[in-house]
Amino acid sequence: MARNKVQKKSAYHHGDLRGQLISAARSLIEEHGPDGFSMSDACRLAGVSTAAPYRHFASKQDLLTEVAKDGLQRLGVEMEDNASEFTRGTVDSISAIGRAYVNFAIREPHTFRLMFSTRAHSGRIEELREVGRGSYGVLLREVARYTGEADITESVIRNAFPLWTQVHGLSFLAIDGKLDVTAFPVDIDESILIATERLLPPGSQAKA
Amino acid sequence: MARNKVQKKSAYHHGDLRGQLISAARSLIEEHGPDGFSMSDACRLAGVSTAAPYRHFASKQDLLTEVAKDGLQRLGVEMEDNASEFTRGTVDSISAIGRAYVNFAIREPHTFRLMFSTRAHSGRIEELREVGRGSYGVLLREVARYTGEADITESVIRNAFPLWTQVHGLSFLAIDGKLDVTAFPVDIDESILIATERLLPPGSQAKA
DNA sequence: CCATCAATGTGAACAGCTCTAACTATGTTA
DNA sequence: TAACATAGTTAGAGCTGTTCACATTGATGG
Repeated sequence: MARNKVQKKSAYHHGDLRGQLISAARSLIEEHGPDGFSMSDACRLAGVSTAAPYRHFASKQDLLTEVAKDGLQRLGVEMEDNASEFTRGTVDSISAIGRAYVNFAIREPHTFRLMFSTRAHSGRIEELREVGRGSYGVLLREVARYTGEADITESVIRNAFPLWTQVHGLSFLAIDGKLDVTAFPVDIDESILIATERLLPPGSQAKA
Repeated sequence: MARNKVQKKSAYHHGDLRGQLISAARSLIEEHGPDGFSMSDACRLAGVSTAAPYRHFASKQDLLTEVAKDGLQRLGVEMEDNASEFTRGTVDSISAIGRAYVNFAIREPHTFRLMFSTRAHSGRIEELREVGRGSYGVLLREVARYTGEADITESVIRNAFPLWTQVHGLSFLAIDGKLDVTAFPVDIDESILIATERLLPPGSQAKA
């Protein structure tokens, strides 16, 4: 009868149901996919009735949007962390960002898909875009360092976008099992490095 | 009472329920997204009871897999058609394939997503991969013409894969509304052309 | 210290979903 | 024409997300 979590004030009021539902959603989604995830499951996992979540989220979609936002934020942090392990503004630091991106997708494929499936978050897309822009900024700043520009100019964006496109595509192909459709499977890290070299304006520290 | 389709033999036996369900699914998916699509809706649209589809498809997923297979096949045809409008084995013909790819994604975003979301088709992935390989072959053969190789060698694949990755990523970014996250929106055709030039081994008709 | 109020839980119920079981109508073939 | 396979039906089980009225609690002001 008594709830066997950490000591509760009441066992009726839950403490942090909101946060607990988000993390329950996260793990359930990664286990069974976003379609295999049900509000009821999350409730069972959190030990509350199926009506409880609606004090914290307007709908199931609303909860999923929260999971997506959280994912975008964590992705940005990991990109920055990975880049910081190399000399800034180099092919190495830029492709490190790419590896962080693809690794995230492989580690949390369902969350990754959720982060970018705009349709699933109708009504809160702008909110999500804002978080996404924050993470994209990590790449933009790194490319600016590479080309030696102080601000995020149009040229920086034009140079960065193909890189994003490439790792984004690689991520989806990876999580959808398309890296070995031929007899010669793709090496992810090598693939990122080569593409970075080819897509970036030639010459280290070039002006574009 | 009488069904107001084309003349029926019986109005009980339906004629081509299987085909009609697939095309109903296609249009419903494109209208409301794959999650907004319900078996019941498809039945209403086809004018049969909700139990009828299960004579033709093992499950809802099974029907969706059929839609995905159909999509992959049509994509391949469109790639080939687009390429054939240019001198074969050139940057032009190769980027024409890329445009066909991205255009398909934009025209049928939900079907496109379905075609690649492996998880949704568990149990029939190999079947789907086979159709996908057929379409991928269009690109592989075109790259082989470009590099002047007679067969689909490892080098051909290594040259083609980054191109696939690029248009695949561009497709997803496009359908998820990410082409204008910055103040400088992306021009799709130009983006494909530039990426093709940079990712392909340098020099027309080079050997790799 | 108590009354009140907002916040956050509950249980019951609804409509809609996928899918199954048993039954029925039809087309084909011996 | 009898028998059989094919392809529909209705009824219903067991899910789901969501809402409703109600219950419990923590915090606040008298």
